Amino acid sequence: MTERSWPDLATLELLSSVARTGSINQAAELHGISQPAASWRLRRLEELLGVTLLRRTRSGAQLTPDGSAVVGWAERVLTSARDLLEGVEALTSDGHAALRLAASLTVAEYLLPGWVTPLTRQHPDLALSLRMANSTDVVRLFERGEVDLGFVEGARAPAGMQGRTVWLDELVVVVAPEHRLARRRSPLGPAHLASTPLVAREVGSGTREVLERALAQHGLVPSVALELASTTAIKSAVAEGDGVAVLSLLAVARELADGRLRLVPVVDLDLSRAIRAVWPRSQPLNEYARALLEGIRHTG
Amino acid sequence: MTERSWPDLATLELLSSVARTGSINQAAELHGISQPAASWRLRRLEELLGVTLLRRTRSGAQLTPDGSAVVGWAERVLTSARDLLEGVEALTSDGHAALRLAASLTVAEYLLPGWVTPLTRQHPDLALSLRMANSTDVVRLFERGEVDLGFVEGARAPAGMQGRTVWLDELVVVVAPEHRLARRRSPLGPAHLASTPLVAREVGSGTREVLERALAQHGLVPSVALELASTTAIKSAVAEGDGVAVLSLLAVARELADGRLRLVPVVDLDLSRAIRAVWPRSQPLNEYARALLEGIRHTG
DNA sequence: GGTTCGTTCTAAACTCTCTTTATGACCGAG
DNA sequence: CTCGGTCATAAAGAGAGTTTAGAACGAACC
Repeated sequence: MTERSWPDLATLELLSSVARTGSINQAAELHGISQPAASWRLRRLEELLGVTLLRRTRSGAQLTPDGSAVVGWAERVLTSARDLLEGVEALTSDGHAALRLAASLTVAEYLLPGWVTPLTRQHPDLALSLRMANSTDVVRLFERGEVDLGFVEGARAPAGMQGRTVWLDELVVVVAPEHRLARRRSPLGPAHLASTPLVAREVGSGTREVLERALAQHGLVPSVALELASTTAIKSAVAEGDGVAVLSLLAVARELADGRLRLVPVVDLDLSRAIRAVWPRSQPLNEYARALLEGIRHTG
Repeated sequence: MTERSWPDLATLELLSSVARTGSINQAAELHGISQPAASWRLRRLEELLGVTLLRRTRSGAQLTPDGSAVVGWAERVLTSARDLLEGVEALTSDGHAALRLAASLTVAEYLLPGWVTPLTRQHPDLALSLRMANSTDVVRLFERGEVDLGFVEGARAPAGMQGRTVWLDELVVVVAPEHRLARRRSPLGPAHLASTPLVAREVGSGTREVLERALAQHGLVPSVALELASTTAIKSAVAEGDGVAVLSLLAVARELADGRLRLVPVVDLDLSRAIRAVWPRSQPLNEYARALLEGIRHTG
């Protein structure tokens, strides 16, 4: 179905070499192929992308503006491809140690890095594989035995799985520094928050759900002025203008630290949600999954 | 020189499809190739990686544990490859708008995302390309005209370039919550900090340099107990044990927010360094680079 | 229990991508 | 001017990757 034709990783690496050496010839030599072959591949790549990448002169080849942009992207592709090979390497080395994780986007982005680094320091040869997946996807991955340990947000563990709460994600109210609420001294009550027009994620998203549930306990519903699709979109919208948002503390920690956003204190409202590690009831955790959980317990 | 042979992106995508559909046959159909072709490609991939990816039965194909790990990595590769194609797409669409940035690792990781999102919201079709590079690399990239705007840490702009300070990165002293310094009430003085054994980056790194210069103003030198190669290594070392580290506030904002690290106040010491946007004196900034700078000024 | 559908593998023929080898043309430095 | 460097072109060849065709096996269903 996907009718795209992918560029060739070897050619991307070749292009990167041309950028470094300034010569198709030398780049070809680096890769152990003949100069015409290199030239031909680069031309094919240009054809595929529909962009002129190189300005070929009689004294070398230089990147066009478009070309240097492509090199920037290409290097990222190569980096992740190297990660793949490196991971497989770890997989095939005697220990055969692998830990396959699945986590929601926010967990993967904000929490998992901190949990995982200690583990990789203890086991440098451990092959860590992470897949982004929402709660329902995680269940399916477990059914197929494709994952060792998963992380989901939500009230309780999915059916057939056991879990352990590893984190309490706290939602906070944030505004731009210029916003009038930023100067407010006394904390916001539930009624006041409910009457404030918010910038929020769509209905069905995790954070939106927590907010609605918390307000519902006081018989209130949030008033949403603007719905955006991603957390970063909300953050930049609020930072620019005069909006008010309710977001995970983790997602805005950096912005709070550097002053792009201000925190507005709230009282009498439980804006927290559990983040739990889950695994199938039927099979025990492997050594590394246990170690990871132990590490999280320690820090949390 | 690099004697590696890269996996084929189409095959990686095929593998991902097999994981989803549970059938080589269906995956082949999705990609518009015959079943034997798909089977052959997957076998080649297994051969290349030296890993058995699939358990083939008469009623479908399932990932092996190794296979699912590989799928996790493969999906990342495909994502970055899609970013490349998407970027080129934006490049070739009529506007031809591109902005090529180069930044140091820390700027790229901690600051740039926040600066860039407003810009991409204003110009959704802008092709943004980012290359990681240290200060000297940035100069070389400019010489070759491969970059529109760069970001470097350091006292002053490199020769031949003009720059503008866009950020003051502040270094802070952090410890684990259990550390005795975490309970300390009164702020630390320069002499006390200099006599405290630190976990630090190697000599020559940006943060180390700032620390040494700040202490030197008081005729002091830091005492380093342990040198580590990366900021994340330092963070996890300090979070686990009883070390003391001096790190960028941005790098530890998340850990401070979630309580894995505690901040130790310091007085009488200038632990800040400038981060500046730089561009060649010879050529003017393009429209988007100007817009980006303007946006930074606004928030900063 | 057989029949049918779906799955896989194997084998042989073929296509065509990509490579090398062998050129030629051009530029700049010594 | 010549030498060493660059790139492009052309022709021929290798081999990767494809398709078509056929066979074997398992599961589900009547």
